[in-house]
Amino acid sequence: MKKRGEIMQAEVLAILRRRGTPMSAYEVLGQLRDDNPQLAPPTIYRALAALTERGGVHRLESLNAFIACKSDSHRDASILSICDDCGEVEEFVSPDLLKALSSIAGQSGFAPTRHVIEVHGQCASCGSARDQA
Amino acid sequence: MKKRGEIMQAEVLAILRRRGTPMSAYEVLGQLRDDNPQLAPPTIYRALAALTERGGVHRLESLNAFIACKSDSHRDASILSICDDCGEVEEFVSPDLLKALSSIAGQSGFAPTRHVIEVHGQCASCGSARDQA
DNA sequence: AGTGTGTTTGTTATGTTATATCAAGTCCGT
DNA sequence: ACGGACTTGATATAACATAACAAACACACT
Repeated sequence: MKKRGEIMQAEVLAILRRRGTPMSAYEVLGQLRDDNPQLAPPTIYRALAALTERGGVHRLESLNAFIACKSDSHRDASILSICDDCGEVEEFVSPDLLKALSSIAGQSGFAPTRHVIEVHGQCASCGSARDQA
Repeated sequence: MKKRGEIMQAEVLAILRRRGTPMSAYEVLGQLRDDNPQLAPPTIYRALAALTERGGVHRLESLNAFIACKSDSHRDASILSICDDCGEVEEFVSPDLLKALSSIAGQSGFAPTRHVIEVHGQCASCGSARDQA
C-alpha cells in the first residue's frame, strides 16, 4: 500500500482544484465522506497542513478556508485578493513588496518567518456588475 | 442609564489594554464574567466588532484574536508583526506599502476594500534570547 | 402621559472550526 | 519475528462564532 497520507493529500488537492474557490476544511471533509463516510476532521486537517506546507494549497486566514494554489510553482508567500461577492481568489507574487514588508516589520529587530497578505474587495466582474445596478 | 453597549465596549477595551498581547474573545469573556457571570458570547463579539470598526481594536486574523490598538489615532489598515514566541504585537502604518499592495491586486481590476497584513516571526528580544541558546 | 415603531441589548441555542489524545497500523533495522 | 519510531485513524472535546428570538429602551407622534 502506498503511503495513505499522500493519497489523502492528492484527493484533497483534487477536490480543491475542482472547486476553484475557497472551501472550508469541513466542506472538503463532506466531499470525501461521499466515498469514505468514517473520515474524521484530523485526517483532513493533516492533509491540509501538509499541502499548505508544500505550497500546493493556500490557507486563507481571514476566511478560515483553503484554496488550491493556481500559479503552481512558487512557494513564496502569496498576495491573495479575495472577492467578497463571488469568492474568487487571485494570487500574486511580489518579491519587492515582500521585501518592503519585511523591512518595515524589521525596523525594530523583528525577524519575519511568514507573511499573511490578504486583500478583500470586489473582483473586476462583480465590480462592473454592481456599476450597472 | 448610559448606553449599555458603550459601557461594554469600554470595559472590553480596558481589558485588552491591560493585557497588551492578543486575547481571544473567550478570554475577554472570562474576565468580564468575574463581575458579570451571565454574560454571553454575542455580547463580547458585538463589543469587539464595534471596537474593530472604530479602530480601537485590531483583529488578528491569523490568530483569531484581538488586541488593543496602541498607536491610537490611525484608522488605516495596519501592518501587524506578531512574535510567535512571546505573543508581542507591533503595529506599523505605511501608506506606500498599502498603495503598492492595492496596485498589485488592482492589476486585474480588483477593487480593494480591506487589507489584512500580518507578519509572523520573532521579535527582537526573543530573537536575541535564542541566539544565546 | 400613552402608544406605536424601530433599534439596541440580552439570552438561548446551535453552528462551525480545530486539536488533544490515545489506539491501531506500518516501516524498518536487527 | 521482534522492538522501537513514526504515521494514520478514531473518539472525544475544545475553541471560535453567529442565528434567532425575546426583552428593554428610545423616540416621535398624538
